[in-house]
Amino acid sequence: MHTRQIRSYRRILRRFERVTSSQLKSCCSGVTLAQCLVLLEVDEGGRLTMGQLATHLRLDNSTLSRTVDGLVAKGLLGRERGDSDRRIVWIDLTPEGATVCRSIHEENDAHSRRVFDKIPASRRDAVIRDFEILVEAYLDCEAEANSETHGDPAEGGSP
Amino acid sequence: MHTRQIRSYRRILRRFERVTSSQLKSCCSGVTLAQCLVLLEVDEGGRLTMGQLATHLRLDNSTLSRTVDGLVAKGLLGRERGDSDRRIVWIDLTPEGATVCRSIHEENDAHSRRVFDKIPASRRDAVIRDFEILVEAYLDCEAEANSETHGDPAEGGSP
DNA sequence: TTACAATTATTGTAGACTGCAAGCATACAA
DNA sequence: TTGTATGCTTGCAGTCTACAATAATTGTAA
Repeated sequence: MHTRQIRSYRRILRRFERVTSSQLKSCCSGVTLAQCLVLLEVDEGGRLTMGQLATHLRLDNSTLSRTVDGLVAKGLLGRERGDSDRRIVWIDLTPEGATVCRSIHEENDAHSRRVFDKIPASRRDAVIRDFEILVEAYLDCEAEANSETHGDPAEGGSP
Repeated sequence: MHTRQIRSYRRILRRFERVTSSQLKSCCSGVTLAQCLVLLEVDEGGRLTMGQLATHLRLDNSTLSRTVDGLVAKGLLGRERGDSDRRIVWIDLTPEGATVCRSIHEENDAHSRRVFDKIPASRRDAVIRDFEILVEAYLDCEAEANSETHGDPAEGGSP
């Protein structure tokens, strides 16, 4: 691949990061962006341990612990000590948390919809598919790097 | 567009943000990420005023001012008071700054190259092209929103 | 069973990044 | 000349982050 093409891609990437981060921050239904991402992850993954959640979000356990503090204080997440293994803490959405999640989804769906309105209908599927290919490539690349460094099985296994 | 498709896109987007931010932070040649982005913007845009730079990077003037402080302290950027208008401050790369930029580009080019190695050669052009279409859609969308709010001419004009 | 190591999560600490509001110097207009 | 607008910097406060140290629990081996 030509360096010129790589550079062009990276320039586009920087613009993308800027524009999407502006957007994300404005669609969080009253919680902060970090909190919003935690909520969505729990919404997507269901009941999770702190460790799993931290792995998914690529956050240090300590960072996540404090973010979860905030969400528990707001009544949006529940913390529950593990039953068989009492070191573990299970996290799940409260009904209020689920409501906030719905609202976050609505805001962001609406915004993304407006974005895709700017793309000719005939190309939308391809744009999404190619975007997914790009993300998978990043993940493949990273998995490879990890396995070279320390024969790593990626996810932390069952709790 | 179906909500299911929008949701799927947004899920991919969240993964993308996580994986690219991990990567970006690790390829900054000894400066912080925020500093790195300022350097690259100056490298791309040439001699710029603080205001222009802040607009390009979507940062508050005060935030940028402090980030530039750090880069000037490291000898990577030069600050120069405007000649005709002494309120203005021009920013440009020092030779050391240019060297650091080259190094940042090398690190990131190499990483992006490894990513695209994971994509079949025949699809790479399409992936980049569709990614650009997506970014343009975000920018169009935002320009429209701005013009509705306050008949805005986008960029701050010539200094 | 007890002593020691590993795992899971939380707290202490410190630094980076951010924006709003206030301030300062300069330019422009009446 | 006086008042207003502009461009940038400083004061401040809040968020996000990770590393190191700690606490509680579990598993392991003597």
